Amino acid sequence: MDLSNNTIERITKIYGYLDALEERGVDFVSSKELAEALGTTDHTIRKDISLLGMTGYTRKGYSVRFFKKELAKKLELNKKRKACIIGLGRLGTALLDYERAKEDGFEVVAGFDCSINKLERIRTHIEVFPMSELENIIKGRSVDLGIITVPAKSAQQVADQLIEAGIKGILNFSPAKIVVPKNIIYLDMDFTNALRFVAAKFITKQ
Amino acid sequence: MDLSNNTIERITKIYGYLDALEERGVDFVSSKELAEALGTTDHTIRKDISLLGMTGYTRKGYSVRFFKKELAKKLELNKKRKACIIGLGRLGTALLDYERAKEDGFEVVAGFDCSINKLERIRTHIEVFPMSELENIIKGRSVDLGIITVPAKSAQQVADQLIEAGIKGILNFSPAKIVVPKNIIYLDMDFTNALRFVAAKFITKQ
DNA sequence: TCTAATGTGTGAAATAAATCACAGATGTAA
DNA sequence: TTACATCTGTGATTTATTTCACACATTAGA
Ligand SMILES: NC(=O)c1ccc[n+]([C@@H]2O[C@H](COP(=O)([O-])OP(=O)(O)OC[C@H]3O[C@@H](n4cnc5c(N)ncnc54)[C@H](O)[C@@H]3O)[C@@H](O)[C@H]2O)c1
Ligand SMILES: NC(=O)c1ccc[n+]([C@@H]2O[C@H](COP(=O)([O-])OP(=O)(O)OC[C@H]3O[C@@H](n4cnc5c(N)ncnc54)[C@H](O)[C@@H]3O)[C@@H](O)[C@H]2O)c1
Repeated sequence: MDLSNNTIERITKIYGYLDALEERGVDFVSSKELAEALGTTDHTIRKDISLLGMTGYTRKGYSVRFFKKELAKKLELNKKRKACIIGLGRLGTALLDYERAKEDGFEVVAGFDCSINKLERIRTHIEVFPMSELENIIKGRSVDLGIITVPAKSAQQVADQLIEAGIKGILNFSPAKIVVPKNIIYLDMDFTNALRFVAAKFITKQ
Repeated sequence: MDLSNNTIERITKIYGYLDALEERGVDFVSSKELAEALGTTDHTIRKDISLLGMTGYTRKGYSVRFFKKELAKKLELNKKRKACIIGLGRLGTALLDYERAKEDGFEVVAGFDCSINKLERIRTHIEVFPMSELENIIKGRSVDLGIITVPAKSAQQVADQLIEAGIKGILNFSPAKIVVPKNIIYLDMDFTNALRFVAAKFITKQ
């Protein structure tokens, strides 16, 4: 498959929406409704779905149950990959205990911090380790994803350690701009950049 | 100005990178270095900058100090707009105390929660209020941005309340897909969607 | 004061993405 | 059972974005 990032992003959002619909007991959904929920057009949605090789029912739309199951299979969301979190401060610990993540393709299996003090005081049901264990744990437990929640000045260093340990993907919550090799999947979750983005939108839109 | 979302996003990232460079005492930066930091090409960077009507110096690149100042002026990052946070759970309280946000166009001036119990126990230097005060505060203090950190099932309702109160932009951290009028600036910060996105990337890339 | 090296600036070309348009298909209501 | 309304599926078209290519500085070094 070679889908554009935009398509992948919309598809994963559709999955989330289907999830909510299923919970509400809805059977069918139209491209128009999906489009409205995602803030795009029905054409785009149908095109995306068509690109995935999936089909709906004329005059009814898409079967929520079937569509969701099919998507989960295609995106391999059932296959629980493993994730770890580095930096157990305010943000890191919030993410550590965020149960919801389990339903979306990854399970957090370990936390790391450089401060032994922090490690001792932390209360969580997920195992936490000092940084010296990083490589052991990642290699030993086949951890695929590293979630970085350390201060900006340590972010690149932590990323390098993760890559060295054989990580395949990185989610970076720090405001630092991290450089990674092209074969590493990288996603910038920078909150401060989101604020600037909104600020810029304010002046271009209004 | 009518810049594409992609351009705006890159520009705001460039701003963040310039910030880091300034701190390190770097004077000039080339489009190539910026491109590497953002994971794009130097052509794209130069085009973006050219679109903004800004120029660099031949064979030297762009003056970090000047470029950053100019960008801040163009994006009005100096003009501190006001933001509020709705839902003071784990995530909400972490964001409430996140000082860094002040440097990026918004200042958090209020927190809201429906649980009086939570409001009483919370320890923060930012004022917190019950939901009944939402409209008063937003209107009275000219709050522009609402940051939603309530559970998914309440997210749409909170968004509606914010819009009713006259908010201009919304940042939604819940996994719910929220529908807002087109004149509201809306950004989806859904962490679970990011996980699914990465999961999808794993199978398309590897 | 040359010369080579390096990095910008920007129309033009190429590529990618979104939108359109309309032919099916099928449920619904009379 | 007929006519109509509605929603999908997808080539074709349009629009947007990225990439290219190269002229044009300017600096550094010989
Ligand atoms: N707090 C927020 O609301 C918020 C929001 C968005 C982004 N962020 C960003 O997320 C990151 C963490 O924020 P926070 O508020 O949780 O910070 P924090 O200071 O509370 O936590 C940082 C943690 O990282 C650990 N750490 C520091 N250097 C390390 C290293 N080299 N290796 C391993 N662990 C290390 C520290 O011991 C600490 O526990 C920061 O980059 C911040 O900018 C925070
Ligand atoms: N915890 C995380 O790491 C994390 C990460 C990403 C996203 N999220 C999402 O962010 C949101 C908050 O997560 P959390 O872990 O902080 O949850 P939480 O349960 O700790 O906090 C939710 C808060 O919202 C308040 N609330 C509920 N309904 C409300 C309403 N109608 N009006 C005002 N306040 C209301 C509750 O009193 C509570 O204080 C959720 O949607 C969650 O899915 C959480």
